[in-house]
Amino acid sequence: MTITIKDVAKKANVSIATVSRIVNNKPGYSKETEQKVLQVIQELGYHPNGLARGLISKRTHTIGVLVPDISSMLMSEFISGIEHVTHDYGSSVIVCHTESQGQKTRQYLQVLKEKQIDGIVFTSEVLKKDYYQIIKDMDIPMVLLSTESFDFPVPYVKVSDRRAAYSATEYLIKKGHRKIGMISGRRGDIIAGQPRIDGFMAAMKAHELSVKDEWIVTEGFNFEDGVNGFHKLIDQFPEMTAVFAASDEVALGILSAAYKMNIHVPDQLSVIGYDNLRIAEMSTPPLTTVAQPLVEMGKKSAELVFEMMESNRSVESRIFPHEIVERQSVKELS
Amino acid sequence: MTITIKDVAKKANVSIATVSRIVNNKPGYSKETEQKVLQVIQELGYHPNGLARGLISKRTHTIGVLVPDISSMLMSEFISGIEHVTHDYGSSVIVCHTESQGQKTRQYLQVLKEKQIDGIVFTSEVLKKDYYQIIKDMDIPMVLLSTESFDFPVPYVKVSDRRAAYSATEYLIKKGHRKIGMISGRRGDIIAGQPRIDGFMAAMKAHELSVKDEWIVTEGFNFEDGVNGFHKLIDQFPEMTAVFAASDEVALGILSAAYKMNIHVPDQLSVIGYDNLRIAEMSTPPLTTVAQPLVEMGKKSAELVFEMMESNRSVESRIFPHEIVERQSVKELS
DNA sequence: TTGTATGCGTTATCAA
DNA sequence: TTGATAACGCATACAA
Repeated sequence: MTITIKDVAKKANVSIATVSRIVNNKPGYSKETEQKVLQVIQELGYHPNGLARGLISKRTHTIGVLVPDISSMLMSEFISGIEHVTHDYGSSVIVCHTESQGQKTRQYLQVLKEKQIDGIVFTSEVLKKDYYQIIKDMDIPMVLLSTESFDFPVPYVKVSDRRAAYSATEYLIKKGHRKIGMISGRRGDIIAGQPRIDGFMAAMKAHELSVKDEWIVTEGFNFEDGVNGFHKLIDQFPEMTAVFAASDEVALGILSAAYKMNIHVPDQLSVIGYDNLRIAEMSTPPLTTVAQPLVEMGKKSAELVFEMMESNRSVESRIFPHEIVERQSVKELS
Repeated sequence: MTITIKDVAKKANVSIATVSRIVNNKPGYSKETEQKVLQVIQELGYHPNGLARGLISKRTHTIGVLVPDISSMLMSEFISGIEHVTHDYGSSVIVCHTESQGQKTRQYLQVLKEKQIDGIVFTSEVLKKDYYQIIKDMDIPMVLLSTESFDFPVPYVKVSDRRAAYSATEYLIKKGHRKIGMISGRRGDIIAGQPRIDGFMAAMKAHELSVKDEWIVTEGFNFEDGVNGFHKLIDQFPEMTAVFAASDEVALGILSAAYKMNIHVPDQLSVIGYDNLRIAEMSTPPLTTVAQPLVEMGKKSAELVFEMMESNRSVESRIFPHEIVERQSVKELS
């Protein structure tokens, strides 16, 4: 027997309207009745039913987060930021792991729609037309995190992958490296693949270094990709002195493979990562990497959602600054 | 303008009752009307409102998961399993990070109650009396994951921490080690602290090895605890040849600290971890560890919740088997 | 300051 | 096979 507003009203000898006002701090009651009602609420342990509330108010105090099932470590930092501010706003988040599958994404989108969520943050993946359409039809604020759309007017929060990659590469160059390899995401990936390759190429070119095709190997972003990629790379580009890994996981894969091949990092090979995940400081040697302010970005994405909700207007995108975090996987060449 | 069941009914020239029946596959309509209604639903892009549904059906198809903010890597594996089966059951999960604070936990519990969730999995923390009371009052199924209650009759899913620790220690002993240190959680922690210490002690004793107080250092479960703990341990127990770390993160901390001190693992020091997180295979050297089937445990915990929901009865607790995963951080002593 | 009554979008109970 | 209509638990416009 769940206890409702009626029970409170009856026991306090007032109408449900009055109880409602008190619960919601709407004006229209005396100090005495407030006392009494609050008292009864306490006694009965009454808690309003969010469903009934949401049905009327059109607000469920819930936002949805869509994440592809890549790099749970990356995602958990984003989500941590999102949850933090969402909680501060008195809302909850429902996280949906799409496994990068269109079918599952659409399915989740429908679920979120039925749950009448108030807003959505869409993470790390290309916003396809039908995704966009579905969300647009839901008529709720949406923001992109660690991705952007060139086709639709949706605000986003990210770093500049191109410039971050440029910085990482330039860092290596300034440390005296000339023969630099890269293990990157696929060129077809216009979010985290091609832009980082572009940044790498641009930095090399800016310093009048030419890069051959064999210097770049395109795999995915996880650990295994790092070890596989390194095997390929070292094979076709044995004289390299440094590698730029497109993710920290990949960098760890390189570290691991190099260790097994008795290649000492950083003495014989320097490696720089990308992301600055928690594991970057846990590796041996600790990983030098270009940091994205992951938690901050997560926070901002949620803040923008709430800002849009409250203002009913769109909002500016944000490009966060990146920075090089120096640890011990890169050595200066003399 | 959100479109409702009424719109469908009107356009299809039937009553909302009929539409409802068709949407829910309840008997009571002809093939023709079904065709027509389905057609209209398609055209209008109608999706039922979950709030209204839940209000009447008492089912929101949402379950809550409470996790303390320790070891996001551990949690993300648990959650991954939970989400998987929850999705299979056509439900969603709301994850609440309690930061191990009673206040926040209670607060989240109220939120979940207002959202009328169908069930709850409570993770990795002691189920305090008031938590239990709140959840009990919600009258929904609950299961404990990676924790258990000695005070309340709540089904749980976990491994035997004591026996797993016993196995890890015994593994070290069988590899020829006699002087074995341990970095553990606090003794006050009756879930993951004391039991693992007990297992360690028991294994030593069973092999007629006595352990001195200085052989055990009690810290937390994360990376920093590992490095700090190792410094203490090596200081007060320099002749040790192996360490049992109460978590993989701690083990990585040890690896890291040892590397900096030029202590070679496993040649000069063997280390075994606990959990078998993804990072266990990413470290250098790859970490030998006692594995908990984390994802499976997460799955099972959710399955039990749904089983309880459907059967309206309680359910048996499950102790999952653990196993030693041999990698390269332990060396056999000759 | 307070209460009555209506509606939010469904499902379920009846009667037709 | 169908359709009215009463709930579900609450917020709110309007009356008092």
